[in-house]
Amino acid sequence: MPPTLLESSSPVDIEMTLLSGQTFHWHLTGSSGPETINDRPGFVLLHRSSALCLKQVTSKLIHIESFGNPLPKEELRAVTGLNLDLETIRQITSRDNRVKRLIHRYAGLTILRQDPFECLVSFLSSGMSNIPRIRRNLRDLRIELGSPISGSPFYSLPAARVVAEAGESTLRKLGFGFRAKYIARTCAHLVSHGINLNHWKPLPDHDIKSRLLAFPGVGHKIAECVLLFGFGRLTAFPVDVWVGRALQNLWPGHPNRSLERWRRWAKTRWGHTAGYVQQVLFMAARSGILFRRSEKEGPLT
DNA sequence: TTGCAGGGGCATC
DNA sequence: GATGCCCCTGCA
Repeated sequence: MPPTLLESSSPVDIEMTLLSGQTFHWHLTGSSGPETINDRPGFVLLHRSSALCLKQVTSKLIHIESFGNPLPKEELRAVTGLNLDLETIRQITSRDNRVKRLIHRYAGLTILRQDPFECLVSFLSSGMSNIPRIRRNLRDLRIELGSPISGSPFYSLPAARVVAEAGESTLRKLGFGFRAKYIARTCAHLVSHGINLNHWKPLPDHDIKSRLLAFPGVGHKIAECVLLFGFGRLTAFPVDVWVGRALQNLWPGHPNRSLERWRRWAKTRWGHTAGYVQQVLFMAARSGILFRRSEKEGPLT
């Protein structure tokens, strides 16, 4: 498929977005890879049976070369997060004074649209783990059970049936640890019930969420992640320990004591832009800019 | 070697 | 809802 240029209506930052922890299916293109443009590194984003080589040309222009299964332009725009009206989202979220400077700081961040099943498997792998390890686990899973993506050295993620047949022991050998059981059982559940998550797309948020919560290993945090990154519901607001720390830091002394309370509070406060705020808070917390040394590392005794 | 924390889930009350 | 327990790995 010939390379194509995609234009965003507002500035985006592909590198910031890919590294923001919403997807684990990316690779930095090495020295043997495509040339970089404007000294910006190139990235490969894996999506279903496609490998997308992304290069930032200008703040609003992305160069894409696809390998494997060609995607229609509109799907490419969604997968790369270029279809969101970021201008409006930033305008609305900036009305909140406490997050305004963070929205500004991470201008360029967008939300990618992932395949719901791939998203579910990804976040089932993420519990009590870290980004390098999650990426390694998923890469190993693709190589072990997935299919080669033609014209590229990459592999697609295996289908639920393949994962279910391989079973928990295979996933354990691949290093998924205690998450192996959850992934294997959830895939087996999908197969035995003949569930195709893509068919859920027309359903309302709460309906999708309650169905996700029925899967073994899926709690509120993972369900909200899949709603946000797999179904594109910006009403979703996954709260992990980092987002929890960010909220506690921005609203010191607030009576919300559990992550569960913060989640409900945030969904009410930010409504249809909650998911975007969440991603900004996550980045801010991870970067450390919200915390003084003493808060992040404990008292210096 | 041991202890513990790391982007959670689940059962129980 | 809040509290323990469970799962596994990497690292100090």
